Amino acid sequence: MRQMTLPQSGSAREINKEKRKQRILSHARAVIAGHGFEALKLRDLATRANLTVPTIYNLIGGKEEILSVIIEELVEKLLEVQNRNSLDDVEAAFEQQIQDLAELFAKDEDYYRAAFIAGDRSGLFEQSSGSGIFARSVQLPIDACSAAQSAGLLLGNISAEQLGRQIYGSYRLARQDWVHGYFDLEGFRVQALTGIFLCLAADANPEFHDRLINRLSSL
Amino acid sequence: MRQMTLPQSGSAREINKEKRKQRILSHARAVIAGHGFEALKLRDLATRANLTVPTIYNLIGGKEEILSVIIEELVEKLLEVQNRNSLDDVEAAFEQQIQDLAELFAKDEDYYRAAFIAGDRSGLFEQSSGSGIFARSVQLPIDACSAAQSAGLLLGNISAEQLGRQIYGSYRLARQDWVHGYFDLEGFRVQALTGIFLCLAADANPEFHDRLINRLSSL
DNA sequence: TCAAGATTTTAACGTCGTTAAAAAGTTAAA
DNA sequence: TTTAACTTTTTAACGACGTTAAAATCTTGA
Repeated sequence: MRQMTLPQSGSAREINKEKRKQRILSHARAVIAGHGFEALKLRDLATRANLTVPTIYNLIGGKEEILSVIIEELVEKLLEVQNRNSLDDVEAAFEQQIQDLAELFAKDEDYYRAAFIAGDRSGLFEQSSGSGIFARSVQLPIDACSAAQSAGLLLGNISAEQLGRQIYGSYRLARQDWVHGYFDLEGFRVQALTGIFLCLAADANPEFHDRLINRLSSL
Repeated sequence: MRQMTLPQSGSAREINKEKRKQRILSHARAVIAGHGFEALKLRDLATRANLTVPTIYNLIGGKEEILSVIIEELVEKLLEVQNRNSLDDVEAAFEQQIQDLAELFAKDEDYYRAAFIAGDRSGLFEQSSGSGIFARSVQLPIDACSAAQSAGLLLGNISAEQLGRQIYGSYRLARQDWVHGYFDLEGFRVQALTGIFLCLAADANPEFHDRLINRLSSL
């Protein structure tokens, strides 16, 4: 009996494999971004990436697996932006978070639109999803609202939970409308901030309320 | 040469035709509601409705046409509820509209979920859609906000347009989350009203603001 | 009754995702 | 270098899908 030859992680074979994987995924992202997930045909993909369909199955998998890979990349990048957030300046935190996301999306707009469409399809963002991305994401604005209450910016007549959930909803809606092509990334920014500022204004102290109104009319 | 025999509108043939049409659509609605649009197979549908696939094409059309019919029915019913709205009591108008919609959806929850999914798929609710349903729908809360400004309920520091759009957004998001099964119709009502009351509170006069806060904490 | 028209069905086409199995390529010990 | 074991790619097919031409059947009205 001969020794088993396990694939070396740095071998030329593995590197080439990864290259072809990325070539497949790159084309997949472009097609989904441009024409939707149902426009992604494995035979097309194989042709574009200069290989055959079963090779795609070998390297990545079927349509659902291709989707999974794209989604995983998305979640990774989203969590990275999320964790970058700090509560040093409560007032600016909300705006900064939207700004960060808009900048992230701007890096490769087609890719992110595609990934969100894919994520929606697979139920990634469902509120009871196993990934827990919803729960983790909604907690951010809730915590920020709590901090704003402690800082006296918000009066506390509306619970941080209620306010935070609604703020996260504003972001979700703006994102969805951008993903569906209703407006561009600047529209996303304006729409998300409009919703956030409106929510905050509902329970803001007078001075903060004034600042929010000013920001709102300048959007 | 014989006379052309145009189909009589009240003939037995036409009545039977309509019956089969409805049988097909009924099964289609049930399948889409239960398992999504992509789970709708024409061969299944033909079997369930006791006829063959080309007959479906003859009576209604392909998948896209079946979708169109379901969507048309939806738009019809939505516009009906919308037009029922009056601005007699500005304060109650927002809540009444949500209540009306929730009651409409409750009549046949599966059907309406299915129809909204179908509508989303076909871009019916796109903001630049030819049906103009978006433009017509968003105008309702904008007008209501204008009326509330005239009545002195809203201070006018935020434009009726900005406020109205955001209020419509709250409804859209709540509806979407209900359609996707994140919560039931009561959840839809609570979520939509939360968003609406929060938006209004951002520009409400002190007494109105108090009432809104009370309603919010009771949701 | 019967011809013209309406309707349904038979039977196929092309495309899709997927996969078994053969072919080709790669690796490392002998 | 040769060769056997293993990996990877490709050939070739399967079944399911939406769709449609054309044949078969049914309905209508003179």
